[in-house]
Amino acid sequence: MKAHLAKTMEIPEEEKRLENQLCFAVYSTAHAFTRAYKPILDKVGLTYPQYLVMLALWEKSEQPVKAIGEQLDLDSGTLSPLLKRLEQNGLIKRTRDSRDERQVIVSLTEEGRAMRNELDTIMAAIGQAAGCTLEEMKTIRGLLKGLRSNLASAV
Amino acid sequence: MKAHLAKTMEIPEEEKRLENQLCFAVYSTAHAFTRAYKPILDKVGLTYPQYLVMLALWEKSEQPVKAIGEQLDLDSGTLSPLLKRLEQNGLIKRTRDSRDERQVIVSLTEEGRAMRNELDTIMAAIGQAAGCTLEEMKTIRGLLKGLRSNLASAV
DNA sequence: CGCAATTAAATTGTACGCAAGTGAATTTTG
DNA sequence: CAAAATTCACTTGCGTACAATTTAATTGCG
Repeated sequence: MKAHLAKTMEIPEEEKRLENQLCFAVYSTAHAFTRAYKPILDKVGLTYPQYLVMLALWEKSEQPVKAIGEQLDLDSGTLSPLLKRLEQNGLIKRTRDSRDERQVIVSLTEEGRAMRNELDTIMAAIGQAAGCTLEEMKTIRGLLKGLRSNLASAV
Repeated sequence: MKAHLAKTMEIPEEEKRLENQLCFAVYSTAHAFTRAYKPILDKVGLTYPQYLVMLALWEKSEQPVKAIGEQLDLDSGTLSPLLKRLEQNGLIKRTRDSRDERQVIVSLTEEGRAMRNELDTIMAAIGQAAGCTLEEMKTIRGLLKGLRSNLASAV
């Protein structure tokens, strides 16, 4: 009922402005995060998406490409070249699963595992940059998770 | 004082998980938005970043590249090729400013102006997909704006 | 069992993002 | 006023994103 009303209701001009779009708030904040991470991650030689892959691997050090893709919501078209770069940099290795030769198992090298020692420093730095309380973080995270799941199920 | 404490405090393992990162919530929601927009924007032949540029131009139909960049927080390295594509598609035109030949003024063509008629449909569709109330939208938008400004000033 | 459908990863092509560098125009400064 | 510094847009090169296709392996079904 409410949805139907909303659908046929006039959208106020003010809501149509770029700055007032929720999508743009998310889009531009994502870029702001990437830029804030850049100087921090440069020191360890990672890009931001590569850092996300490392986070996944630090949780579980051996995973097929598909599992990583599901956690990051990225397909092999994005991950294949990214993982190739991580491998060239000596942080991971890739081996075909002998049980199922279609799958490639990604695993941490010693160097990749060791890099986790930098995690506290990275998180502290980005926490400073974000400059909001743990409570605020949790609030935003929760709201975004709901939003993301709505958007995903709509497609 | 509180900041100092936070800096030296142990970070709980749970907070180090990919799924619990605020940055990842923002990152993955941004992708979810792009995917939700895709089928809608395909119908009018725009990509999502191109749509953002059109939003800026529907507010003010003649702007230098730099002004667009400031609103979207994008540099000319990103905008130049994007604007070239919008021009090829007949939605905008580009002319050197005669007062300052360094500047390129971007302006809407009739076709570009006319496309604004689709805006209500687009916004209604994405509103449905986001599936949250206007109140929720405003809340998230506000929180993200604060976060974005923190991140930007930290760099 | 045997072939069709499915699955996993990689590849190709297009479009961002962004750093770094180029070249032309304008401002600032000595 | 002229040289130096700055500004603006463009270009180049690298790294994502993602659709669509390809190849190889596995599963399912008749």
